[in-house]
Amino acid sequence: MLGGVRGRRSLPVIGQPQPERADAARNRQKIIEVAAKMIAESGAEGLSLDEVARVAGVGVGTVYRRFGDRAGLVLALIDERERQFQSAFFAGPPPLGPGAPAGERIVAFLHALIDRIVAQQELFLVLEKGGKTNRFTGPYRVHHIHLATLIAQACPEVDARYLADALLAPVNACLIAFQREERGMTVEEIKSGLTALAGAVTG
Amino acid sequence: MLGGVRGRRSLPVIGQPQPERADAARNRQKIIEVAAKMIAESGAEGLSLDEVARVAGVGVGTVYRRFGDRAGLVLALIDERERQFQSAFFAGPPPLGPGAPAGERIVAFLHALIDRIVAQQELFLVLEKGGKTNRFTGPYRVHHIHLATLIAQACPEVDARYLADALLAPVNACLIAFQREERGMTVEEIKSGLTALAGAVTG
DNA sequence: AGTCTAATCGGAGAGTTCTCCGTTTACCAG
DNA sequence: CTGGTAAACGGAGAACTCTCCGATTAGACT
Repeated sequence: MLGGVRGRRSLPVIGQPQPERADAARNRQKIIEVAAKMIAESGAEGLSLDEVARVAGVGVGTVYRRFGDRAGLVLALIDERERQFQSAFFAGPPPLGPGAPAGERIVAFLHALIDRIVAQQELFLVLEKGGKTNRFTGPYRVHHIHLATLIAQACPEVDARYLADALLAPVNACLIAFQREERGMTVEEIKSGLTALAGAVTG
Repeated sequence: MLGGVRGRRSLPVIGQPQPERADAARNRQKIIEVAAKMIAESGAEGLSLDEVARVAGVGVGTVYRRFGDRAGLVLALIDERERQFQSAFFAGPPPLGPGAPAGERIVAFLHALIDRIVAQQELFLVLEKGGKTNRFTGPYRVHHIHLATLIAQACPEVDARYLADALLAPVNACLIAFQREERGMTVEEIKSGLTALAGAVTG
């Protein structure tokens, strides 16, 4: 089929994917709404994609084509709040946004991330156990780049890329849930432990 | 049923559970062998407990009663090597075992842990995605206590318990797989990054 | 050996996840 | 409006995980 016309008849613009078809967009929206409502009512743990599909009035296939799997759907839900969060640390007021010294921004960022995870713990738990959709997709990459940049500013001689991974690693829903539920730690204790670690790193 | 005789007729010794019944022990052994062989042949990813049961010649119920779920079975496989590992850092030669300064033991321990995870990556990946059996059970607790003890020795004024979690967090199969496969990092790079972090912590 | 009891067994079955592919639909060009 | 095409739909079905509970059996005691 070399040279054959592929896709729409109008010239395909490289790197700019076609807009979603109207029915597809409608269905995606509906699925997200239904999933959000079902989770709000009965938790993310036992969320059945089968049921989401039924309630949303689409076939199961549609849900899977759109989101890949449970984790993918959950990631889409998380993404909604993620955008606000990203604009807060890219362009919001200090110490989270630009304007404060890098060291303070690092701490503010990590604290905000912890709050975010605590607030949507169930969602993040599902994401982390995800099947094909792994947790290092999407938001993680952005967090990593942001944090690595700040670390490099605060402390140029270290391996900022690795340290960013290492500081993000303890900020995961699974560990935080364990620390709070089994170890009886409070969110404040977790934050202050992480602050100490960040302080040691940036020197 | 208060005061009624429960279990075997001989006095039950508190805290010392009855030995496993012979058939139960035989089945457990057989299941573990079969699972190990199947994983060696075709990877841990697509391991089906249904098939394990069939090949081992037991019912599915038996597998689940014994190991709880996929992650539980995998944990049992991991446990076999775990014992050697534990005796190495509890009683083996330095720097992993006792005799070296705490700071060096910490680094040796973390490196050994990384090697261990790299060697059994697939198994650990399954464990971390586990259903009910979570990864902070069993071995994790031992590692945590050991590391926290060393940290407290090296550096008494810090929150050793939290820092132990934080140093163990980047040593997980999921992250390491990502770093190696997607980021192209080598095991050596990961180790040296972690060494730097441990150094910063223990001052 | 015979009895008894609790632990163990095992497989049917309910509930999910995810795939495959024939059918339908949106939307562009003419 | 009509026709054509790629994308989207949807549900049957394959495969898996895990539960439940009546049947079976190991092992202690007599």
